[in-house]
Amino acid sequence: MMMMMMMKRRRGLFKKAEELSTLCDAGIALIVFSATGKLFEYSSSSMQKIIDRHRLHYSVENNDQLDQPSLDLQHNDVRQIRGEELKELGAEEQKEIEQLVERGLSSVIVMKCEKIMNEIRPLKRKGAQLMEENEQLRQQVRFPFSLFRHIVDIPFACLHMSRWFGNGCVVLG
Amino acid sequence: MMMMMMMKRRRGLFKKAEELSTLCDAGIALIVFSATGKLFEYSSSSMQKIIDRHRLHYSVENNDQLDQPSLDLQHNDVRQIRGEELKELGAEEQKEIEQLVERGLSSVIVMKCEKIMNEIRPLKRKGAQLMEENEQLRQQVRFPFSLFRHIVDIPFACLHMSRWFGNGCVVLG
DNA sequence: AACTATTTATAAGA
DNA sequence: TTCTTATAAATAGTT
Repeated sequence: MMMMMMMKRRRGLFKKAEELSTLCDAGIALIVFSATGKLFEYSSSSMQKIIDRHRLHYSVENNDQLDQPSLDLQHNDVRQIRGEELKELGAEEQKEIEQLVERGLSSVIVMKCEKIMNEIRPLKRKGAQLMEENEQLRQQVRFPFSLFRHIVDIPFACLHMSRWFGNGCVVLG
Repeated sequence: MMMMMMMKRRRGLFKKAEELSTLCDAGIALIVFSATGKLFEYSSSSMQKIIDRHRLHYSVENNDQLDQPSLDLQHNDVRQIRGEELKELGAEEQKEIEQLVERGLSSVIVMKCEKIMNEIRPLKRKGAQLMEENEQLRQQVRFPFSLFRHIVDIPFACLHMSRWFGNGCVVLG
């Protein structure tokens, strides 16, 4: 009974998907796992193409932290796009971009812009922060006492201390 | 006209998908790209989960290795940012895209990605450099003598010096 | 699978 | 756009 209903509705859904794809020239991917784990799928072109295209839309990451390897992942992402997308998705992407460019913005490129902004802004912020911190540390290091850090000759060091702080400190051989 | 029909049918399709998922406890992923490249999607749980499950299905069949786990992307964040940033970048981006389109569409995405990487990589390198430098400076500051930098009581300071370096240095009242 | 009573979807028009 | 409405399609229940 349940089986029957599932089947009818599933067939209906797939039919609707196909109709939409045909009538409206839409790119469609439909994946259905039944409650029993059986897989049914439909895609207007190739499933992988559509999934890749979908992923392309969302290949945006948050990179608030500098020391996470997210950028490397992205680089791999880029390589993957270059390898696969251009050969297989090429025509479809091309078509999409053509159409979107006509209208104004390519959402694909738009996504890439977001990616740029999302990555570069925190990187720059972090960089500025680090440089400031760095300068402060340098000033601390430049402070006279910090000169002692390499001095092994203690009497020499104390001699210098006495120079800076008066005669409260003297050297004994 | 076409727009209207597309919208109605799309809504119908998504509704049917949702119904099937609810009524039959099915796992469903539905991705629709309109002819103009706009993305619509529905998934009963998480899109990525279902796509992963779909891939798993074929990986198991083909006895393939399960390579890289797919990225967990934050769609909502993307959508939120989208409105803000791109209206500013839009015109410039568009111009650039148009130029790229003239040269050959197939490389638009790759070029875009390469550009991103070219901008981000040096920023990240610089950041790493700064962090390393920073850490070295910190260590210099942490070096025992640096403790003296706030010490006004010179005898006390010299007492400590004698502790660290033996009795070569003593305190005179 | 095929039939049928209902519900639902949807295209066209207001 | 949104709201009707007539028609077509989907589907649950049944055989």
